[in-house]
Amino acid sequence: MHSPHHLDEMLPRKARLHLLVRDGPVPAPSSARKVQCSACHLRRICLPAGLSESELERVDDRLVTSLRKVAHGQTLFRAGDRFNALFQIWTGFFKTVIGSSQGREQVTGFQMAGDLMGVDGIDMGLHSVDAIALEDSQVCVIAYEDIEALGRELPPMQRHLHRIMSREIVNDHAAMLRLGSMFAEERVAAFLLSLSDRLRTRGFSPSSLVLRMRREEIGSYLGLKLETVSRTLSKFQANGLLFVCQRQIQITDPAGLKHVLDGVTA
Amino acid sequence: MHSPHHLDEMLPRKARLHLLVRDGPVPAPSSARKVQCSACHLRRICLPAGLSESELERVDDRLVTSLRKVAHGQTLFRAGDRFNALFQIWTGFFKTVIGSSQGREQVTGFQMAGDLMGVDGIDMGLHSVDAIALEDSQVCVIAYEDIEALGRELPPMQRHLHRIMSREIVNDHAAMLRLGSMFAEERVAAFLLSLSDRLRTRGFSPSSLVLRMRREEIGSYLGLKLETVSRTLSKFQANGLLFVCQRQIQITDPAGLKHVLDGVTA
DNA sequence: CGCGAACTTGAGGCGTGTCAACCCCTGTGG
DNA sequence: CCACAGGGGTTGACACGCCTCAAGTTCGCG
Repeated sequence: MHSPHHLDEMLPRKARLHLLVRDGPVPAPSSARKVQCSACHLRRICLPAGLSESELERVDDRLVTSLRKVAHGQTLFRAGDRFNALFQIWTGFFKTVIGSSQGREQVTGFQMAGDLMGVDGIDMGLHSVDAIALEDSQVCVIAYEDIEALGRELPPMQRHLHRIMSREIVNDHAAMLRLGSMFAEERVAAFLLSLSDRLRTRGFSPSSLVLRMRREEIGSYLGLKLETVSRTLSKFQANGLLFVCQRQIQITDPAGLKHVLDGVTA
Repeated sequence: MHSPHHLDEMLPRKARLHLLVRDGPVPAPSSARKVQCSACHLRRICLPAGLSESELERVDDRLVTSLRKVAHGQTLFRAGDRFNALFQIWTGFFKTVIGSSQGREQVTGFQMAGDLMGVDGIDMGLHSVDAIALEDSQVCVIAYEDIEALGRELPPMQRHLHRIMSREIVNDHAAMLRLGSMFAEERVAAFLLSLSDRLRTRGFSPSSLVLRMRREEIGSYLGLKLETVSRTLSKFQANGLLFVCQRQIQITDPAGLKHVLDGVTA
């Protein structure tokens, strides 16, 4: 039924921990005391295209004031915390969670390098979700006032922030479609394809994914129980769509995964 | 079990069609050829607080270029349409729908007077949802370039737009919590309370609501089938929480409705 | 080496979907 | 003025997808 090629790639696991590590040397913003967005490997994601030299200088001067490390399992901010800065992920991986006070939890999203976190706090001046690091991470701290001011001075920056927030809204609508109108298999397929897409955008392999989150967190995000997520992944493997080895997933038949979604997307 | 007071208010139905109509005369922006945001009854919702006289003039001069009527059942824009303007509802009621191409539909939100629509299109330059009028409506058309320019000139306007988009993100997260972590009764209760809240914010009665959407549309928004929505409303009525009369709902026990949510919210 | 967390897999139960009948209200045309 | 058609809503019986509960496995870590 399924073709076992690439199966060798799945073992041994420890040897593949570097799968998602960048392949070139990384300019270290912390080394120079002042953060240099213009030299950052993520500038194509974090900054709008087509900024002039002088504009880039202004960004370097005023945008990122500091770098903050967040250890695996620690929170960057909690629901209810006072809002005054946005956070752009430099390295690492986060989840955002709502309603964690005591009852049920709902994961509202997973964020990776280049993603912006914290815009949920702009409206009320208070954060509305917990942001929790799923691995040791580093984030660029951007004072909200600074990005406001920069947006007024540089129209491309203004447009860029609008686009980021717009994209988050569109993503949330896609999440609502998953949660409201799809079967378990469709939700998991959509989740994997979305993750694969985001990895490709960042220059990583779209077929080799290392999940940074547990089954329970995937389930919360998709409105399923962890057992259902596990069963669904097993079924996909049985159908030859992918190989599962703990948190590493090798997509062998992306077209087949998309086919699971037929009838929903269009 | 339930107390039948206010039952008389439910009949006859035709006599109550004016329930949600404003109680004062409405300044008509279309009468003066130029739209006057500064005189609009919705200015406390559409505009940031604390604008000076001269700033208000600038808003009047440059923000709203035209008014557009959308008949009941017609679309304001469709997914895939080119984006170039935002729409602020002046009168009426809309739903936004994703994935309507042919398969399943997911309602992503309901919008009423004062709500801004169309920000989903900023990112890709294309709208990602259909916006459909649930009753005869009128919307203020705001060219995106104009609101960008105004944001650069007037920091409160810039902040205002950011807050609106942030609020939409927070709302979407609440929707994800409903869809991913709640039982049918909890979803319906949360929906009614949210609607009640938005009506109060606009100065309407929070206990007398006239639903502008069908059961099927409520169900889509909540990830339920119309029969489940209907059954749940009937059960709430049997439990004395509210009275249902077609699309009119009288909330008689808001605390009881909130109690349905206990264990989820906190 | 042994413990615990994360994951997998199976069996059975429950909440919601499915299907269908019926009612109400509205609009239309004879 | 009434007959009729059609859309929206309600309610019931049954089916099914996912949840619940539980046992067993693998992996990581002290």
